[in-house]
Amino acid sequence: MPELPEVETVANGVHARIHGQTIRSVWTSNKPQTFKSAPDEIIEVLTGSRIDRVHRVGKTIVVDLTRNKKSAQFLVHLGMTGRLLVSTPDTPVPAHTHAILALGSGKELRFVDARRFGRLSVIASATPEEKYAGPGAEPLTIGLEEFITLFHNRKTPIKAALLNQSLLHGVGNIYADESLFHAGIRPTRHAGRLTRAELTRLRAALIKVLTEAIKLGGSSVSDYVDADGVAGFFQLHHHAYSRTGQPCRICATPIKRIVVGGRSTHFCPTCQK
DNA sequence: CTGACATCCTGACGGC
DNA sequence: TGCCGTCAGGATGTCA
Repeated sequence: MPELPEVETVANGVHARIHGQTIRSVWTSNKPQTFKSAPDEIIEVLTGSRIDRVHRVGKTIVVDLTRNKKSAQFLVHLGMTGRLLVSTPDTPVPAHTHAILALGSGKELRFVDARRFGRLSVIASATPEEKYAGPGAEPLTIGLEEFITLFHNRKTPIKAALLNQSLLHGVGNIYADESLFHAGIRPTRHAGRLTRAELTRLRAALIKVLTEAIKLGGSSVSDYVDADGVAGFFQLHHHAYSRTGQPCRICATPIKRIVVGGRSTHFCPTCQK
């Protein structure tokens, strides 16, 4: 399941392969829920545009475009199972392909998404004010004071607050569990009751975990792969996520699984207070 | 406004 | 072997 490190890995990989190219033509599937903008508008905005840069904002892949000398953006959210692949036209089109962009180089950019939680949209006129900024703050660059303020007076469990994209965007279930483990904080603690020292540890742990995961190409849980279809390796470094019943890597206490905010949540009952 | 919870969707997996 | 039920989860919508 793609979160910030996986989305960043995909965006960087796709950027390296297709930036500078022009989109010759676009095909879309007939599954309406995949398209947050109307398919006709997506086709209109993309066709003939030049791809300047592919990057990440939160969990969204942002493709910066130049169209008739004006800026536009193509937004790709991978959901759970979405993939953005650079392929040659003779590569068989996988099942559940929802968009194909034919590029000037002869290659294709394909969006494939079995479970259809992913979303595609465009910003037709991306003036500096209208450029996609995401719903929340960037976990990798947020300052300590702003981070602490985010959780002030929140009654929700800290795990649920970390998953709330309008506070911090980019953190999902894996990195919420991992950062809480490294900060030694129970996922069920009320966000607003965490001490300044705990929030300081949490921010540091979050940045450390995300940075390390980006270095290793993300976590391959379920079926995540990068732009080349290659898996990441960070799952080998997980301390809590998906380790139910296995011994804590620090104290050997079995990792416990509970449900918080409707999401499976993993923690060490000894290390996390 | 805030928080809790159901919903979407399909593939993987376990049990019988 | 094969069928069926259950589970996973990000964002969104609904409801209290």
